[in-house]
Amino acid sequence: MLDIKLIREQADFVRQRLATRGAGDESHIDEALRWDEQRRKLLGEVEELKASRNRVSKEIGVLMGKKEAAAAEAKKAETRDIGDKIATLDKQVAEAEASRDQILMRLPNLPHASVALGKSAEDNPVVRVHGEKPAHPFKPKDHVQICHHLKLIDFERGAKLSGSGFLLYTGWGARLERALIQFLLDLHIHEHHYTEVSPPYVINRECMFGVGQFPKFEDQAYAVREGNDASTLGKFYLLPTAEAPVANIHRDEVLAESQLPIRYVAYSPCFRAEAGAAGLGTRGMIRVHQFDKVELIKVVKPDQGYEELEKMVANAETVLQRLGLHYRVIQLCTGDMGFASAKTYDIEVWAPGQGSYLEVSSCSNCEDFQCRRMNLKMKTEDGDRVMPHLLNGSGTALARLFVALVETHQQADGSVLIPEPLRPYLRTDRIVP
RNA sequence: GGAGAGAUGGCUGAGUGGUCGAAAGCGACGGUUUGCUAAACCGUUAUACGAGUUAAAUCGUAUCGGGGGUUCGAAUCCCCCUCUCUCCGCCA
Repeated sequence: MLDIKLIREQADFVRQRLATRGAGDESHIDEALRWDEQRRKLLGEVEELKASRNRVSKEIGVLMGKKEAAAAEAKKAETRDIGDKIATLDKQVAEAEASRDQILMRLPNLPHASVALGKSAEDNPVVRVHGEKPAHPFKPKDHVQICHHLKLIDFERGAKLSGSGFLLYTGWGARLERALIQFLLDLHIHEHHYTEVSPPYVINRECMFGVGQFPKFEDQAYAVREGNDASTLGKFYLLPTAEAPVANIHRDEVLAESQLPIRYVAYSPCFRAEAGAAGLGTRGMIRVHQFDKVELIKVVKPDQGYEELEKMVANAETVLQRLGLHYRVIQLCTGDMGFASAKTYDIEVWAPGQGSYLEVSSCSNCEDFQCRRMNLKMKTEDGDRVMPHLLNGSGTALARLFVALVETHQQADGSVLIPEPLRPYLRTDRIVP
């Protein structure tokens, strides 16, 4: 959520920054300001009334103490109808505030000044490229073929157990997935100094609001119901990313400056309804309803947000480097960034069988946008309360990493060579039919 | 699922209708004392919103788990919800 004070004081600046996203959000600023002004006007009125009521009530208390009942009754009559006026105004204040906040909740974050201007993914600048596309001395198969051949994933039975877009990992496939999770966690824990957390996978609405998933993207979530109790629908959701619970760990808290930076790493499956993407449009495991991910979250002092973002991207890149994969880092332009983000880097790994790059990580600094939504603050050494920066990044998503891995390291004989760092976890250097 | 207990400031804990935003203790911070440390003593010690100011000061309102109600007035009375704890049942 944007700071209403910033909007009040620098409306033009906010409008201009929002406009760079190209979604027309800046058009809602005036309405938000109108409700805000309305709220403050009514608030002034009602507070004045409350002050007078408090004054008289105190006088009544004094009179009662002096046993002057008649005088007290007279005072009571005097204030009796103030209560009704207060109730009416209170309601109007609440309505104005709700109207204002409803708009604010749907406004995306302001892009950071360093973000490239652009309309769509085509305008995203490539920041750097690591390695080169592997030159297979044969026509590389795509991961669906490889998975069939090596019996890594049973797509048909996965769909039978759940539905289209759900996977059944089998044999070496299941083991490879688990090995990757373990490898990623160990890397970030031991080499990058993140603290591991394992969050609930069923989370409440507040988490979804806090990170900005709700109210705008409510249709993308899997809602959970308790048994047959329809009234529980809307309380709990399957997490779309571990960012939702983990970023909310310190919701409604005031952190001491000395506690920062906080770095969390969490493995979790991620559930995405992908409503509107009928049939998901993609073959295999590139776009699915459930996938595994290792997520990185940081809470840092505001002046360290961008420095920490660069480090986070580097942490995610290390994953791909260790696994011997070719990738590129792109920066999302203003028109392509996510709702809560002020600056985002995507990491795209090369998948030879697809002949394209796949997004396996998205690292963002959301600045104080989410902190304001979830009321997360920090107390500086001087005793001031300020909003920290909240960062999230994939470190990395698993399904697509799996794709890139088997497609990159496939051999002419149909086997898949396992990169060195994974071998201890997998207890083999090669997956053969 | 059944029965019961509880939720007050950074912490412990008093407060059952009226100067209570809230005693006391602890902690923290500032000061006095001291060669230093400790102790002792004095003082300060919540947040949000709004008004105000260049910035402060200052003023107002709200906040005692959350929401609603009764009342001139609610931490205190009533209702609903959430969470925590104890016991029983069930269960990975």
